[in-house]
Amino acid sequence: VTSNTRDTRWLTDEEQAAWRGLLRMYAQITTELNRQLIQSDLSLQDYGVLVHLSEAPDGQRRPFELGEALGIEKTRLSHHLTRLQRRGLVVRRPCPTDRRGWLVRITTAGRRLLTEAAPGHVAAVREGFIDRLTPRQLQSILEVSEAVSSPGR
Amino acid sequence: VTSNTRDTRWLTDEEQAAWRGLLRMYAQITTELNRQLIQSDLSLQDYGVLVHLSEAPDGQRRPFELGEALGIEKTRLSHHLTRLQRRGLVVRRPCPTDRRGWLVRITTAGRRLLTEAAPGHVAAVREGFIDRLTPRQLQSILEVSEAVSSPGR
DNA sequence: CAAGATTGAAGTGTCAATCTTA
DNA sequence: TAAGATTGACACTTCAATCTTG
Repeated sequence: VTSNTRDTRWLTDEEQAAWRGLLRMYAQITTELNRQLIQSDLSLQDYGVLVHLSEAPDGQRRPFELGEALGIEKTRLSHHLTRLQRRGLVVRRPCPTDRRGWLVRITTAGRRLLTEAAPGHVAAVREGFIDRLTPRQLQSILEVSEAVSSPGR
Repeated sequence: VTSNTRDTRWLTDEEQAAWRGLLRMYAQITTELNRQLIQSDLSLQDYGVLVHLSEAPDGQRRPFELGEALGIEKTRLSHHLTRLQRRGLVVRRPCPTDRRGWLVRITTAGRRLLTEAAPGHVAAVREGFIDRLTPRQLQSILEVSEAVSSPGR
């Protein structure tokens, strides 16, 4: 289907170290952040959804917009929204301009919970990630994320 | 517990863009890689465990070593090893030098599957990640992962 | 008591199938 | 037909509790 073993361009030591480092870092930091957020009864995914909604006009967005912003797929988001709605943190209503779709809105309770959680979460992101990096490294992360997750996807 | 809203050091636009970019990138690329690997009946986590075992002396490692290398916690790894063992890709045996623990070894079947999957997986990692980055950006990723996931954890 | 590791229950994510409208 | 979105079954992850040895 693709290439066979002989003509595979294997990763160099540097490439391998960077790639494995990324996987390891992500696993560790998300574990930490989830543990911290659970104090506010939120997961990192919950937080992401609520933040994006809270920044939208009227606190509303289409699911597919949310999915693109978060980099997750529609099925996962749909289940997630169902859970958030069951908890009263978001509501769904039919989209007036596209009858295939919906609008998701953050509720007052959702905003309240987000506001309560934000200081602790931001502090944890700073301590575990941001404040460990130089401005140059931060800039690199942004560049990398754009190079990797923007174009043909 | 931590800080209140007033004295929180919120993220700057650059910091926020970098952090959100990382989360989004990770979600997208792992989705892709999992889809590719499933052709070989492996997940990205399966692949990680098998690779680390395959590189170890005698193809063996202690679970806690694996967990540290992958950045995941013992509970998750334990369940994971149980599934891999059920599929015949690894085996567990009591550790002779520490009677609290185990040694996990990759089986012949595990090595065979890994060998089959590797070319396609490496090609996907190249196409989706490595080959989109400059050497300088790769270097930054490694630095960042070390700054974030090494010290006090 | 801490470290290495496992287990079961409950929560979360993925795949395939399905539905409706553009 | 493709796009937006949902659902159910199954697979994976997390938490809390537990067990055994250092």
